[in-house]
Amino acid sequence: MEGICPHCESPARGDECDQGCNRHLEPGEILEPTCKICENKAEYREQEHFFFRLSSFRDFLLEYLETLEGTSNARNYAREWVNQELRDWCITRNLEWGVRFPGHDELVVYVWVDAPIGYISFTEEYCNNAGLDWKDIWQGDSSIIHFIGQDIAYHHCIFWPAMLKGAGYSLPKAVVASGMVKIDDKTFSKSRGYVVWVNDDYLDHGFQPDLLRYYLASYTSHTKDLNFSWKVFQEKVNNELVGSLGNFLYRTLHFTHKNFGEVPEGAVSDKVLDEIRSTIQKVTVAMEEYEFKKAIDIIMGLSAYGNTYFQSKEPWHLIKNDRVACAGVVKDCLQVAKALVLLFEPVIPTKMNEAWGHLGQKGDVSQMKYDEGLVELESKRPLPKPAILFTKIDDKKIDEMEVIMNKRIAEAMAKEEKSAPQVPVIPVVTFEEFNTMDIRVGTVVSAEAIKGSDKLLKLQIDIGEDIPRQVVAGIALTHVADELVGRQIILLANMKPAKMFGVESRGMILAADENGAVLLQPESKVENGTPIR
RNA sequence: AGCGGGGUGGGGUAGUCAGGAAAUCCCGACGGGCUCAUAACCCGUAGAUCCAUGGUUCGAAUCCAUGCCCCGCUACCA
Repeated sequence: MEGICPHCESPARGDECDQGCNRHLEPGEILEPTCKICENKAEYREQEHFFFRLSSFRDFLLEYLETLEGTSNARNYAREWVNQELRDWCITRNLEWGVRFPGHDELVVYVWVDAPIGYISFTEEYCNNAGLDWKDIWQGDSSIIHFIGQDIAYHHCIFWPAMLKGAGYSLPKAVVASGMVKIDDKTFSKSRGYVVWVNDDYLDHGFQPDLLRYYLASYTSHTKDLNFSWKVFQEKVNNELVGSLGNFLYRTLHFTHKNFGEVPEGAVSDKVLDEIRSTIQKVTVAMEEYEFKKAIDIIMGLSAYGNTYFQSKEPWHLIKNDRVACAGVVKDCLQVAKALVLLFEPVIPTKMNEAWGHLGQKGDVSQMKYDEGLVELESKRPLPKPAILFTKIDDKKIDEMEVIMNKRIAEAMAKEEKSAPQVPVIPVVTFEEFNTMDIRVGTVVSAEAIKGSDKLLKLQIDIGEDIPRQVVAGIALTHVADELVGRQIILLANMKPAKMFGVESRGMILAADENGAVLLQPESKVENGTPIR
């Protein structure tokens, strides 16, 4: 639907004045609404709909939001919504597709009614397979935590808790709302090609899932936008996962396997255990605050600690003349490695499960608690030959991925141009840009036809300079040379000089272009050279 | 326009709620070291008007006010 903005009279569409004042328009506010497709006028029709009595949940919501955990952006936003006005919520739509509204085949349920109920459905599905009871989660004492984009905060902080409350279900404990995902700093958009498909663009190209998990979890705090670019992806993987974490795990395990073949004897030093303990504490706090980026930074700090420890203790020297001291260093490093594997398991589970095996450990890491990182590795436990966990992504691979993306963007652009109505886009100019044009009033001193040309006249124009300007103008079809002499005109004086029919022209006369030229002139006579603004 | 979130070295990013000496970390640049490890790792150097202006304070990236810019939402797009 298109129409006119009631605030600034610019063309507006739908519910937003997108070309003018940018204001949001309520239904009915837009003037002269017409259908964009058939161009008929929009009209009001009467229909039966169903509403959820949201207004009666006001007190409940205000109280509930005070206790809701998660990010403050979601909570603050929802609180203001409820504070301002809580209207009853229309929960039916006249659409072909959707979940039919009971007893009314012509209506479907609004998607934000049935979509979150899907959370319950898939919990039930999961529980059925896992031998659990979904009611323990949705009707019992549980911790329900929603991870959402900030664009749907009000659905999850207002509508959904009200529905659950009304139905007597358990309420979400926390809502963690993150910024938007961007691709190459552009708004994520399937139609514009700014999209990375997990199957087609990632898994099918041989990228391992843990790498993307790491990128998403470690990029930034929840409240900021998360940008994805292949270049940054490569940098993060190569520097952080390969260079720091992977390298520490591998150099430690490889060195141990080569020189000892098993977990060496001796106790882990207190200093190292303290470092691990303090890391676990800090990570636990960060995780409880849902601050994944912070948690990962702390874990990576332990990895850096491990690398520095290995470097400064120089076990490759010790092995030659002090095997016992070397064993101590190795044991310390192995313990750090164990802690790293446990701490990183939630973020990069596949790789950490592999590493768990490299440490000679049995069982499922995901079932272990963080504190297992303080349990010293059992001496004499044989260690298998370790394998490299993460490999570098080379430039060529990244170039390939960028080509794929750029191609998709170009195709989307071409498609857009084809389908979009051909409205010429007139760029906006700044005052400074306008000021670059030297437009002045001048008087025609002389005018004559140019030999061999039907359209051109050669004019001499006085714009207050010592010598009149020579200008060639394409106005011969509408103007007789002699009648122009003495008339005032408007001249763009700093037009780039050009030659037409061998005659130099140093300016352009301004005219309205209506089936020929209609010359502009001042309202009243002014001095030659007067600038136009 | 209203409401919410954000603006920190060349790029990215932490710190802001609970003000405190020289502002974190990663990349990039420069110099050095090491050789167990995937040209990796370690040490060091340079680089920041912490969006702007004003205020509070012994002290402000941090608190307050105003302004500018970016993002999200505004109940019938999901």
